[in-house]
Amino acid sequence: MYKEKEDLPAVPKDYYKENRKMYVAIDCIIFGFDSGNLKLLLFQRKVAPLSGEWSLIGSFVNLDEDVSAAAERVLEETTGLKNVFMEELKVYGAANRDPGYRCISVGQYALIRLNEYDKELVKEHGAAWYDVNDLPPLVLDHAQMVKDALAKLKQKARFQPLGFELLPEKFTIPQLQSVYEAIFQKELDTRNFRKKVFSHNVLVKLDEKDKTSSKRGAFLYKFDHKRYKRLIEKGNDFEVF
Amino acid sequence: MYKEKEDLPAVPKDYYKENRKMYVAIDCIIFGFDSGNLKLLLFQRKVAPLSGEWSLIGSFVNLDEDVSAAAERVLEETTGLKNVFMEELKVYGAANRDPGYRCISVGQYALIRLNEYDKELVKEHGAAWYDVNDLPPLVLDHAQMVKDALAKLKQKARFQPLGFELLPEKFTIPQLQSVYEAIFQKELDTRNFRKKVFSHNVLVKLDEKDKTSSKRGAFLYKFDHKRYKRLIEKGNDFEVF
DNA sequence: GTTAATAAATGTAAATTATACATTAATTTT
DNA sequence: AAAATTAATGTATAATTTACATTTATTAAC
Repeated sequence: MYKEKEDLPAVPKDYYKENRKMYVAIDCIIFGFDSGNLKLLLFQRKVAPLSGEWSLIGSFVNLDEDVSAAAERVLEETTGLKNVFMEELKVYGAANRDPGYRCISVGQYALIRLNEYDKELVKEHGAAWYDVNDLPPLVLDHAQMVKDALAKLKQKARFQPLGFELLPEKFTIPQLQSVYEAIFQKELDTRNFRKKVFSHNVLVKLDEKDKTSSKRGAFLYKFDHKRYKRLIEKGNDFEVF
Repeated sequence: MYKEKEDLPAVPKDYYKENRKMYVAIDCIIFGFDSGNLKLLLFQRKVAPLSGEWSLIGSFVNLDEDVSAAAERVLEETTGLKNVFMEELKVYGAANRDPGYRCISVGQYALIRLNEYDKELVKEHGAAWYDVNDLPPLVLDHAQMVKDALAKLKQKARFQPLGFELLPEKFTIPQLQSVYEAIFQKELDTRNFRKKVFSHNVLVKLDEKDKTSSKRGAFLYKFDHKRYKRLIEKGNDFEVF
């Protein structure tokens, strides 16, 4: 596309003059799920500015770094996790959102399995899990980010199998229902829920039971990613419940 | 939140050193609809770099400007239109997406009514409408942006009344169906389509007919925004067809 | 002014999907 | 052996979606 040297776009000299800079950051809205509730990973600042205040975990985007890579870096640094579900939420780009300097932030929300993250790392970073229904005050526009992320999760989870990202690889149907009840914020009918989730034929029943929450025990299942992929390639809607 | 001066976030000195800068731009994916087809407003560069190449219409975001305001500014500058449907698509943040300098771009897609925009302005800016199914090669990652915007439009139009944004305030049902056929890329059944759109009770039938496309003429309708708002406030799903 | 042409407007029956709802089964603890 | 506990299952009704063909209003042509 750029054949000649003069074809290279010139640095736009009119913009951001006199050493004034535009900063680009990412903030991670990291969700987990435990005992019936959605959890959020927050981080308590240990040093000024804003020492002691709770915040999402974020970072500036390096000049040689993809925006999505910055989010992945932060997620790995604080939880030890790679290759988890993470997606852009939206851009927080109000000129005055950060009173210190001009900084836009790209909100990125992630869904992780609470049985998989590195607890030591989280502790080292001064991070902690909070129930999404019982959050402390957050700095800047972070409370808005959380609110937006919850709304997006609720929306997207209807047609994409996001609930599974919040459970261990092996899970029971009652656990799965519980995740969706937390996401959609309403109770679901057991029989109709099972009918719906089985109807897509993407769950593999294992020969093991989980007995942690009942005497009888509930069978464990796995999500079959290949079968799911085939389904949507055929153009099928995947309405979770 | 910031009670003391030392509470103000420090400019992050470690980032973007030595006068290296991060640029933030927006690019507008502006859709229109005419004679059965979705159209896209493109702009042909008149000067180097990239003279003669087709591009989306964009701009850098000013340091004192909201990201969304930059998009609204560009839209108004090129079409004369304010207060049209415009929404963030996604961030294009690959480190190497622009070979000249580090620049992330926020894609913003807009839906406009082709009977309302300022034709002189568009001409002045060297912009022109293209059928989305017959686009010229575009600079940088702009073709990807268009692809993403079309996919998002297809998705969102299922549950949000976006089709109406592409038609004049007064429109006929055959026109409306034609918009949705263009967005969803498939033919719809006339009787079922009418049943569905009338079922929500958000169309107001007028006493006028549009006779441009048939001898008999088709009745004109208006979209009733208030009734629509009341509907969704009651928590109703609004599946268009 | 009758006829032909054209797109607009309309209804119904069958199939599918969603909803509401209560009992039995497996296992452990006492 | 009985009690307690959660897991697992089916069916009938309502609502929605789908497939499909004819009539209506108007203008243009003869």
